[in-house]
Formats: sequence, C-alpha cells, structure tokens
Amino acid sequence: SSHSHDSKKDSHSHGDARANPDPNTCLGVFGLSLYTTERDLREVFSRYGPLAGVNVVYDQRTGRSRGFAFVYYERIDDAKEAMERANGMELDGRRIRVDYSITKRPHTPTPGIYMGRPTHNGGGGSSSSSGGGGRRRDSYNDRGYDRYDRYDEYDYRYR
DNA sequence: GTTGAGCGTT
Repeated sequence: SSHSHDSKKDSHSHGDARANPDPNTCLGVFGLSLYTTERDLREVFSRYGPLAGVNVVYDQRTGRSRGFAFVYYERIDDAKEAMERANGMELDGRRIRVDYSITKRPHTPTPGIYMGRPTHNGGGGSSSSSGGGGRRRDSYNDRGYDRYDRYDEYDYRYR
C-alpha cells in the first residue's frame, strides 16, 4: 500500500501562456465594446488601484477600437485584484474579460521614425511650400519609410 | 452604431 509521487501541480510550463498567464502589471481587457474608450477603462480600473497607463488597441483598417485593450497597473497586487474584480463584469453592455497580458510591449517603438504629421500645416494654407531642403510630403506612404526589415523584434531588455 | 474571439495601433 504505497502511494506517493502525487504532485500534480508541478507544471511550470508556459506553453499556453494564454491559459495560465503569470501575474503582471499589464492586464489585457477583451470583449470590450467598440465604443469603450480608454477613459472609460481608466475610470473603471482605477478604482482597484493606481493605473500606470491604459492602451486601447485600435484597428488599422477601420481606425476604430478592436474590442480589446491593455491596462497597466503600478502594482501587481492591484492588477491581481483588478483582474479578478473586473473579469466578467459588464461594461457598456458587454461582458468583458480581464487577464494578464501575454504580450507586454506595444508595437510603436520604432525610434527614428516619427509616425505623425510632418508638421501642422494647420489648414490655413500658408502656401509656404518653399523650404530650404525641406521636401513636403503629404503622405508617408510615399517612398521614404520602406525599410523596416531592421525592426525584426525589439530587444526589450528589461535589465 | 451591428456580429465577437481574442493579446498590441492611432
């Protein structure tokens, strides 16, 4: 009558990180309404603790929210509580799901590349197109930022 | 104004 070796909780594998995410200050909120904004999330998640930041993922095709966002807490303890509290709660008529984000890095580092208007032309039309050396470009789609093969994967060394 | 499974851009 010998029974031993009954350890069933020795799974440290992160194979399915989406099923077993480890605690982190980054929370992923899914199932959001397409009309929920960062401000709404912030005021909802800030009740569990101070937020370090909120990021709603937008779609490039439509330019609207993708239906999920990421919430950054300053403390993991607050993140844990917020995760259990906000998980399954109703927001904007939609049931949201909160979990620790698997991916913690945004996709907009690309240093050296400014993803914004070259300059606020305002719209007043200053007609001052003449610029010494400054070539006016109305769209970034133009040739100029075509070489991105350098950004294979940002080496986020968190030290 | 749509749906809805899910992990990253404006």
